[in-house]
Amino acid sequence: MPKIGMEPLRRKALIDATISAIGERGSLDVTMSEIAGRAGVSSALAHHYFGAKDELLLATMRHILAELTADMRRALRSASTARERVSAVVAVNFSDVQFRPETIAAWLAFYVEAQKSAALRRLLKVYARRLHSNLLSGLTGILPRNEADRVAEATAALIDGLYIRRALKDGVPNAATAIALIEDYLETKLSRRSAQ
Amino acid sequence: MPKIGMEPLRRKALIDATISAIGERGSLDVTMSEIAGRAGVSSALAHHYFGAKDELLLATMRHILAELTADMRRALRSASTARERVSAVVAVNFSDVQFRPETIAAWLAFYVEAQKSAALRRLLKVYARRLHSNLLSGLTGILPRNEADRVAEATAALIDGLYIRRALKDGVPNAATAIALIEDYLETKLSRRSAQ
DNA sequence: TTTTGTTGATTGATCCGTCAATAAAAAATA
DNA sequence: TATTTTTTATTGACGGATCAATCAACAAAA
Repeated sequence: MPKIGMEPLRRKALIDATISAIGERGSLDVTMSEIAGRAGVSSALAHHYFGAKDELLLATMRHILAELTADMRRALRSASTARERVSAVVAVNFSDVQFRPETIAAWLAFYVEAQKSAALRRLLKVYARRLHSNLLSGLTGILPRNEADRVAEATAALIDGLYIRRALKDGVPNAATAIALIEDYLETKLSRRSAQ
Repeated sequence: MPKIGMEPLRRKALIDATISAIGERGSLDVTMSEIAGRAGVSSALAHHYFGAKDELLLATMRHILAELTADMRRALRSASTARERVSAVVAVNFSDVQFRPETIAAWLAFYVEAQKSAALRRLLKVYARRLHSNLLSGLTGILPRNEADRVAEATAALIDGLYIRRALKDGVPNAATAIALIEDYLETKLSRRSAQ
């Protein structure tokens, strides 16, 4: 019984279903039928709206990225000092919305898939660059440029590393501990400089 | 034309072929025929020696892990002080043998697969624990126990994070830079404590 | 003649993507 | 207003491709 204006609702439902399916299976090896089933529609409809599976996956990654970007913008707006900006960027990556098992699993899976898909790789590179420049925007106010660059690189690596370890359910158990770890690193790096 | 004693040679060749195939494709989505072809045999032979595909993949991960463990032992043997032991553990992870594109891709792919395969997950957890205790064996000589634990956790996260970023071919470009980044972190962490 | 090495051919399952068909809403036309 | 037509929503069924795993068969060494 077709009601008009279904398209945006179905697209959203299918993308949500994709994330939860990936999260449960822990990889992109989910079938279109599985995803469609979770969204309460047939696989034919998923193809109708997204064309190929690749595009559904791409749209899903775009959605995750867009949410992260929005959260990041919000967090940066409410940070007044350079130091606060750095902490805000870190905190967003471990917020309740971002640091969920499904989202983490999706990130990891997409990282792997990016090695095959050029489109996905481009998306992830854009995110990486944005993360770096966001971190830098805070750090350059405190450290000399080339050292700020290093610290930004290390912080980004720490974030990714803590995501991976969380996916393995080994090592750092929760977001608070993860944040504390990175903040500890930043504190030693920044307080040291400011003390000299 | 069968010659005796082929089994160990074929096993080795198949495992090597698996690593190079995974490295090239960037994921575990490689067919048995592809792997067998690279090893110069038929896919039927691969099944003959390894049974199922899962077991070939598992054997491959075991092989990578065994090599890393051997390298680690060697490096630790030639380190005399606690501080040197820490650096040795870090260095091994970025040695020419370990920090190759194929090996990195394989690691990443296996991390993802571990979410599906319990056997693989067990393997990776063993590795994670060993890495942690190796780092700790050096750090406990310098830092109080609970802080040593934290630093070990952060170092492990940095290693994983730098692997991921290398896989994306973005960020840190080479092993030397990666090592410098981690050593810089360790130096600030350790020199600070020893100065107090 | 038994063991070891090896493969081509085949089977069975999975899964993506397409298509024809159906149904209801909306728009156009009479 | 009544009708036809078009657009939007939706699915079951199916074709075709891929691939893991098996098996029968063959060859050479022991």
